[in-house]
Amino acid sequence: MGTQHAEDRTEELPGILHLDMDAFFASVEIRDDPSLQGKPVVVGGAGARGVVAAASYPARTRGIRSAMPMATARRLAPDLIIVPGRMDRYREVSAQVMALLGDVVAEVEQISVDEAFLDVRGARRLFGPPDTIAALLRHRIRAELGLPSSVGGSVSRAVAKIASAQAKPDGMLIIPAEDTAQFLAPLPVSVISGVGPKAVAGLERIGVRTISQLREVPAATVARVLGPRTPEVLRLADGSDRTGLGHRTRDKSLGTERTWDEDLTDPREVRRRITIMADEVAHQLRRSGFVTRTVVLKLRSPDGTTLTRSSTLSQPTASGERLREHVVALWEREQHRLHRIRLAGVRATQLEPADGAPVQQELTGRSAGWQDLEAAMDRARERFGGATVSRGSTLSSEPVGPRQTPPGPPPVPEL
DNA sequence: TCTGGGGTCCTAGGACCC
DNA sequence: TCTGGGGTCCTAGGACCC
Repeated sequence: MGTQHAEDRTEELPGILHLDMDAFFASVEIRDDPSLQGKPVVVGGAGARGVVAAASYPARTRGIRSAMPMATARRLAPDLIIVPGRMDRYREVSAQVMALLGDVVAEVEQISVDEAFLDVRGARRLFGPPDTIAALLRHRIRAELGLPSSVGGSVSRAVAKIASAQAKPDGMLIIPAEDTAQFLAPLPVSVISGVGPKAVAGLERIGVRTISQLREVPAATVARVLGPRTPEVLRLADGSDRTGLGHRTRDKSLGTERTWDEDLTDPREVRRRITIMADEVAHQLRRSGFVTRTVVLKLRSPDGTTLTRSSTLSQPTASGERLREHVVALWEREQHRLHRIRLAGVRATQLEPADGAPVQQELTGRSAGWQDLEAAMDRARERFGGATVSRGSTLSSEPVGPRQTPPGPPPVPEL
């Protein structure tokens, strides 16, 4: 039947697209300040321990890459323009990009702030074949948002992602089903998402550098390096992968961390900083409508040794006071292990929607006090920005403890 | 001037329950 | 007195992604 054959061909359309914004953070800064156009611009931390978060293409031609230490980038380009990141701004523009994609294609899966997968197989009658749709999306993003993007297309999401990387900058590359294996053959295994530095080194040890070489090695040998991911990676390598869009899972954790130009050596100062971070995380929780069950403290010493300690609460919470108590307790338990702190972080995991969570008794007894205080802090933060508001005790470098707890029952009864 | 900050997922051991 | 296996939760660490 003719119809049947047409449908078979439709299924082999390279209709999984991966759209990736080019040098996203840097491109947004350049669009917002056209005087930066054509210059080596990076977004990232300017401090001694800063790294590059995004590099404009003029910066890239000088050898500058993301994740590179800023000191190295400066050496490569003495005229480098360093712009501090504005995550709120990027999230705002990201939402505009995703809204535009959703306007054209029903099936969109956002996977990070600057990229998304699209399944355009069902949009053929309306908009034409995948390459036409890819061109339309890129054109609209350029015309309406003033930003460059690249698109890869394939019968599989993994290959589409590889294709978009090959298409950069400001290009597109659609791989027909029958060309997939040939397209992948010469590429280094590092193009595969999930194959990072450790896996690359392990594969090198068994004589594998390219995807075609990966195909020649017995699966059992590959498995000794890649473990349980092996079947998935081998399907990708031989071009037989057909994985399409996944479903968007809800947020699982949220947190903040900071590296200081100079190590912290005073335990009271560390305590003060993690107290501030606990409040920031609590604010993020409240703003995004989550409560947390487990709070994680992360500490890194100058030699890179990283330690994480977690504490699970008896009740989910979005209270800075709760988070702070747990995080400070973890710090006091572990502080003897680390005498110099390069990085500290606070993360909330095991998130639950605030509505569905068991309700904490908030308006009785002493707990009403900090609830009111934190609500007021939230309002002030919304008005004046995050940096201006913090607890009184966090503003000085005086020790915060012991906490001013009146005699009698504990501040918040555990229910 | 050598390495950030936001995350996800996986593994593995021990506790605990049935 | 000796004994198992499965399931789940908690904790810690690590690889990886953008």
